[in-house]
Amino acid sequence: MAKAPVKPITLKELAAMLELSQSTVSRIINGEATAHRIAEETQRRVLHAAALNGYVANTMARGLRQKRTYTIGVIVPEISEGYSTTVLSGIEDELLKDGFFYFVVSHRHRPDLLEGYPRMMLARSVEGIIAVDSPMSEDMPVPVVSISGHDRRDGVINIELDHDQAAHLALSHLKSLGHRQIAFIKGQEFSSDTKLRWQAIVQAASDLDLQIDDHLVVQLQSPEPGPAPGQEVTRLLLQTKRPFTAIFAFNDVTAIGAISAIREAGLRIPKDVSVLGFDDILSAATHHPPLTTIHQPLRSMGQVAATTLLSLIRDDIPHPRPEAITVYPKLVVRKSTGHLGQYSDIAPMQRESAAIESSQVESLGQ
Amino acid sequence: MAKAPVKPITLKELAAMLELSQSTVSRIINGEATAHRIAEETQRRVLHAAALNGYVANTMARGLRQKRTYTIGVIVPEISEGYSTTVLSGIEDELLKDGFFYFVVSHRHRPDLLEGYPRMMLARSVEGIIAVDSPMSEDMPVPVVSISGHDRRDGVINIELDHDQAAHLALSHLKSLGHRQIAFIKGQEFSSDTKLRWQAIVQAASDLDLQIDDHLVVQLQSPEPGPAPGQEVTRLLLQTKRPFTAIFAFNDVTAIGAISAIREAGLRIPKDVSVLGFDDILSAATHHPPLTTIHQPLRSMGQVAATTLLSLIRDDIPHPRPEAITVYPKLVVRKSTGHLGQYSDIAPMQRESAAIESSQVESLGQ
DNA sequence: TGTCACTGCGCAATCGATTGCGCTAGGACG
DNA sequence: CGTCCTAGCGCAATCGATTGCGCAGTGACA
Repeated sequence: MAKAPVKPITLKELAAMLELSQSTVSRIINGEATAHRIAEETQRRVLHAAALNGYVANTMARGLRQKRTYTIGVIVPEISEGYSTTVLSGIEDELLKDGFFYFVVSHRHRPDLLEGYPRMMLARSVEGIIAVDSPMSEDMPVPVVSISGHDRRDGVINIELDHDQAAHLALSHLKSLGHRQIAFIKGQEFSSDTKLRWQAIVQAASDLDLQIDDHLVVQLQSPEPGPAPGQEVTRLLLQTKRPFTAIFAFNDVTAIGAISAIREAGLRIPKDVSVLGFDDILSAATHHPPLTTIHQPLRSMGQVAATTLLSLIRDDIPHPRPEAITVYPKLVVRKSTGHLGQYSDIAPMQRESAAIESSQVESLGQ
Repeated sequence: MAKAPVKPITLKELAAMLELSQSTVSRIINGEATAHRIAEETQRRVLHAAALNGYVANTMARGLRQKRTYTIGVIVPEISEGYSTTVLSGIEDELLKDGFFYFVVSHRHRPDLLEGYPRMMLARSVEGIIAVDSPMSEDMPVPVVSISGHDRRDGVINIELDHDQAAHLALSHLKSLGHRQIAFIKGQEFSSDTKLRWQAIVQAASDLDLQIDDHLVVQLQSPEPGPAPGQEVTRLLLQTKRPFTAIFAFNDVTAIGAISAIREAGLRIPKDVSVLGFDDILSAATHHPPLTTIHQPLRSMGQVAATTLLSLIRDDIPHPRPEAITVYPKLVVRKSTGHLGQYSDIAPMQRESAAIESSQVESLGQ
């Protein structure tokens, strides 16, 4: 026997049965009673009746009037495993704590959606937007926090990783293992980190006296998510027969693809080729071999983004506002990188470094 | 030179610039033009201007009038795990096509949240709820579709996998490879598939003349996501020294944990022990070795859930309504299962001492 | 010229809550 | 007795879109 879904009572009805005006009832319900000098006794009556009738304000009517919805929009490239979802879980944490809900949309790099979704979210009166690795085409009428976005734009605060440090950690690690011929897989053109990261790598290489061989630099092409694009470009790289002893991938998923391609070619990880990933997604630790990678604090980036956005919405952040909030990477040494082995086609000056890889794998709770 | 913030244009404004009334514009936009005899020419003008100005109706205002929100709620256990996110992406696909948005909340198995979130969603006037692997405590005043939920309840439609077929596929596969001593890892108590799946396994084993050795059946305990719980119980299993040649894990993540534990013990996959997963999450294919698994069409389960819910909302589904919609599994053979080797049946015994060797435990830091 | 049938579109109420003002009655005060 | 203050509330506009009616103009026809 299904319970009859009760038609919610409206403010007007409630006011009528109390023989009060809607304004008064509304004020009491919203805790603005004292500011309006409503008698204690009246407040009690109203609150009691409201509870008794299970009165809950209609969210849309309220939202329409106040232009507040306690809702924000999150736009991501893909909802799949890895990057976005870890960030999402960080966002959720903070948002729900403050009674905010969020919409998620994924644009899959389609320009029409990149344009349309923000509009649709605005039509739903979101109070702010978090863009994860997604460019925002125009200025928005609400606060925007961008994760791994690098546009300097008014009203937008970027959450970004210290790419210089990341590049330094990565290349020092490879250098200390004796690697000199290092291949690089750059991110797709559309990925907002691609350019900055590459610049950081070039700089770090120069600082560390490492040469970058242009023939060993490839770029992800296919827009599809997953390891396939990484596998694809690594195959091409191997076909050039240009020797390399290590490869620094744009992210872990790409690294996984690269590992597949390298294995296809009959080479071993890390004996013949060391592979270094980026991000430290969950499966990086459980992959075989476990991926050495540059840990990006994705979850806390989501948390920071959320708290920052909430502050912006509350207008809690004094001007001038920061353009960016920097978070820091960590090197997580696992098993996909190793000392330069003797099987490499070219083993230049095999350094018997005493620096045995003794680093503990840090247990980095995401 | 900042472009003017894209403050959404309102119907009134649009009507003003067209020198038409709001009613007329509204009717044209909503495709009720012909029913109201609006001149073709006028329609063109309006539509053009609307597109040009990126007009999108304010959802709150429309919802208030029509008493609709075009919003549904999705409740999942965790957000950063292969299962839910794949389902989510399927849900998103269908929902956005129909102009619906969705809220996501994750309860992390906390009873208070399991109770509270649905309420909060209802307060926000969601028009329906999709529960992913999450029990719904009470009758809801809106349609509910439950993925991998198995409560028979009025107003709830379940999307469920054919577990009998899944169990059959799995056990036939293992049997055909020669396995007879098969270990099983059951899901956590709170997982809604656990019970049904196990019943199906028992039945299939019986049909296939396979014995289930109770000593080889373990159950996931720890509620945390990720492979750790699987690794944990597999270690315990190995410590019992009861020989087994194959292990059927509750899901892929668990299988990955199991593989780690098995490797710790010095055993090889699939040479010494075959491992069979479940779900076919993305990383199943890229794991090393690639996981043989029972593919669950997670994405399309999400899609089906969404379209079904939309139909329910539109009241498109005639009574009596189905209690469940069944989807079907597939066996995906990769590299983690293999023929029974000749040493296999005694293998787990041989290396008993190796299990103590904890030097590799670190590889599972996370 | 009056009537009628269309064509093409507008008026204004409505959804439910919020909110800037303002109003009234009663008592204090001089 | 007139003025002022204060406590306690109510009026009515507003948010943006939808929708039941209704109305003006035009040409045809008798």
